[in-house]
Amino acid sequence: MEPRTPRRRVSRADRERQILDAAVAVFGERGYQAASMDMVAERVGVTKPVLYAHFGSKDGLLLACIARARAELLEVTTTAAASADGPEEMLRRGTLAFFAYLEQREPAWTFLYSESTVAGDALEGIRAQQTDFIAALLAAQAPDADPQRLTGWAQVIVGACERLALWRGSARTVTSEQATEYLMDLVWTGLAALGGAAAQSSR
Amino acid sequence: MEPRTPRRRVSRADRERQILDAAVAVFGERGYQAASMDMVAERVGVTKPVLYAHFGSKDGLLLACIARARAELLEVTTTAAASADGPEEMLRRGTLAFFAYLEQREPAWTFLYSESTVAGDALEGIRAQQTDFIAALLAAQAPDADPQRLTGWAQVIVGACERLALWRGSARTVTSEQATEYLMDLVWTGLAALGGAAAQSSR
DNA sequence: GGCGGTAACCTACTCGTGGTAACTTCCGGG
DNA sequence: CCCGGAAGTTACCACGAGTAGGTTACCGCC
Repeated sequence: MEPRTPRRRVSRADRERQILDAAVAVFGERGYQAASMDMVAERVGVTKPVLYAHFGSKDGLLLACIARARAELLEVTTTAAASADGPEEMLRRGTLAFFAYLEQREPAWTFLYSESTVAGDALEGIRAQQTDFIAALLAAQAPDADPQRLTGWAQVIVGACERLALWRGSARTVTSEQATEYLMDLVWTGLAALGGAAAQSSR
Repeated sequence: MEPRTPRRRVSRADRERQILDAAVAVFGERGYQAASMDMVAERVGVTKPVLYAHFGSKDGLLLACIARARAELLEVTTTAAASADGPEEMLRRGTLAFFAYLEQREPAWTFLYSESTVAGDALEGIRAQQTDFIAALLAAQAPDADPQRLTGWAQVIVGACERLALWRGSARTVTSEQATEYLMDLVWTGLAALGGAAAQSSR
């Protein structure tokens, strides 16, 4: 009768690493919702209760994945920023490190930010609507910028608005007017400087 | 024997409105995941299969909710923008209308952007980490800005980065360097103009 | 080398929830 | 008056999260 693999046992720390790696892979491929605990277990070569012994719940497993990523991200960005000496260069290098990190971890971490749920897809539609609208506005402001740059700027604005709206939800002392002001501070001041005095037009 | 309510029947269009309203309320209170179809059905005063007859699936129901909101949002922002005559004022009024709309629809729509899943909470932790870091950088750039404004600017940058990263995931022709550049175009140029020549310091 | 004891592991379940099949009842038009 | 069909319901299935309790490999100790 089948000399079936004699069920190797593994130390706790090693198993946790294995499970985390498998979870990141499975969640990245199928999305958190669509992924089942059995899929993760199978990839590790173990059964479901083992996962629960280590992480308590499906949510706990996701949380552990995120915690690990969060530590990596902090490490990467602070290191990059520390290599510069002025605030501008620190912001630039930190930002670049952020993009590079996400790119390297592709596609495992995309699902985190894109929330691969149904709502995610639909939200992208709303964002596209806003981005198109704003890109058209910007074209009026800086007519000779290339289209990709225009779209990039529009992405900046849409992302900023979303984040400001969410922030306003928790920090209740911020008014709509103030949020708008903060956005305009950075964005429009920057555009006016870049686009030249053409801004003052509108006859 | 109980003269139980004689089961009023309702036209298709009316029911759809009722269901959509109930769904928005329930999803807003409990979050999409935690909400069950039976909860929505009960709030309408109907049973589950009715929901399926109208919207096909739980996802379909959520999609319909979002579609309605999307239309409202487009209406509100374009109307606001149309009342201005220059691009700057259009951007300002459109943004303001966006914030005001979300505020008015509170708290029903917060769950959409905050994605009230487990990942949502954990992501907020990462964002807080980034926001603190960036706010500290900005303090060096503009030492005499008030703290709330500083935080607001940091929110703008974090939101912009997130969106740019996601955009890069779909538009594969955008490099990390370009994304960083687009962000710096708007943000740092704006900061330099606002903060005065203090930017050029660094000993 | 043998022998507990503990911790890793598995089998076999429960329960809640998305989704569906098939029957019942109300209502408007001929 | 009555009949066709749309609106609703009850009663079910499938599947995945989570768990109770038995089983087995490894480690230390004699």
